[in-house]
Amino acid sequence: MTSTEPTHGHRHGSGPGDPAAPTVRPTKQRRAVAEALASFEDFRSAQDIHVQLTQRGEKVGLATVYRTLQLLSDSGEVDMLRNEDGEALYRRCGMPSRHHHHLVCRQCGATVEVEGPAVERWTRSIAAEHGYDDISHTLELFGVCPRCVSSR
Amino acid sequence: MTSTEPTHGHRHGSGPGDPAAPTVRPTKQRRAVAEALASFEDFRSAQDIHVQLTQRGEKVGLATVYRTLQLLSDSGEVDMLRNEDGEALYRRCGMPSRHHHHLVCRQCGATVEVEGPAVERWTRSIAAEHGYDDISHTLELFGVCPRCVSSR
DNA sequence: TTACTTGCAAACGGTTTGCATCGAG
DNA sequence: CTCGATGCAAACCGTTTGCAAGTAA
Repeated sequence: MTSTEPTHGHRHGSGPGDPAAPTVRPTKQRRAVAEALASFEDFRSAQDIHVQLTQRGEKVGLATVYRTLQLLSDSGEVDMLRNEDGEALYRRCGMPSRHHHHLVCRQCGATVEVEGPAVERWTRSIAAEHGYDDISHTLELFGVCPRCVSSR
Repeated sequence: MTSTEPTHGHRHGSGPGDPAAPTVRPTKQRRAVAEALASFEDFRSAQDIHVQLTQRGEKVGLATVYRTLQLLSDSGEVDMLRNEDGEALYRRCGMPSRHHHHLVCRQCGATVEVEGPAVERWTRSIAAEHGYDDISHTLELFGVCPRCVSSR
């Protein structure tokens, strides 16, 4: 799978039964990134998170933030999507084990996780109809949330 | 609209009745880019197109290719989508006037344009349900096309 | 001590821009 | 003649990487 939707990779850091898996160490900076992530309700860029961390007084290198986000994203603990400019945005995942999509506010980023069984079915049938195999898909909704609508 | 789906902008270059619209000139290089685009069946990056142009002996600057693609994309004559790495990919649009999505082969790029009225409806209802306004969405399907499936 | 981690700065790769020159109308 | 278009090189910007120093286990 060439991953074209928010990350739900579901590999785990390292099962004890995993032969050649590097040990993932819970360091101070990884905890810091996770906390910063937890403090946000919406999708943020790696750089945003780095700024947040810096303001809190946590000294974490930007590269480490990138590396950690990648890690969390791969493990399915955070969702990643790309905005229209192609930048990666991250957000703690509300339903890590379930396939889902997002309804994101264009103005403030407020996000709702949504599921659409019908869409998933449609996806599969379209693919089958054209003989395509091994299907994955991107699906994100963008709009203006109630709060932002009322304040304009 | 913050555009989150293949471009269907439908502005026109410049209506004669348009007051402050710059004249869009049909130059040699713009024609060249359009032709290169026409020669492809699938989504290609700006750089790919530039290479193609160069190989054909057309001397067009990379910047011009980018500028032209942006132009064509804005006018709805070409579709643009981003691959998982966030790079922009372009393809001549088969149904410029209709809202649609794509089923793209991960291996060879072969693309089918598809419509999904049900999905569009679902999108709107989900948005309404959560009070979101002014909705747009991204939806692309990726898989392996019949030809590539059989040759592996 | 042995890996894995981090920070920093340099490298990257796609895309955009400033500016002098070119060319379509 | 004018104003948009082009080419080139430099600037941008998000992201990745090499490497020496730091730190869990």
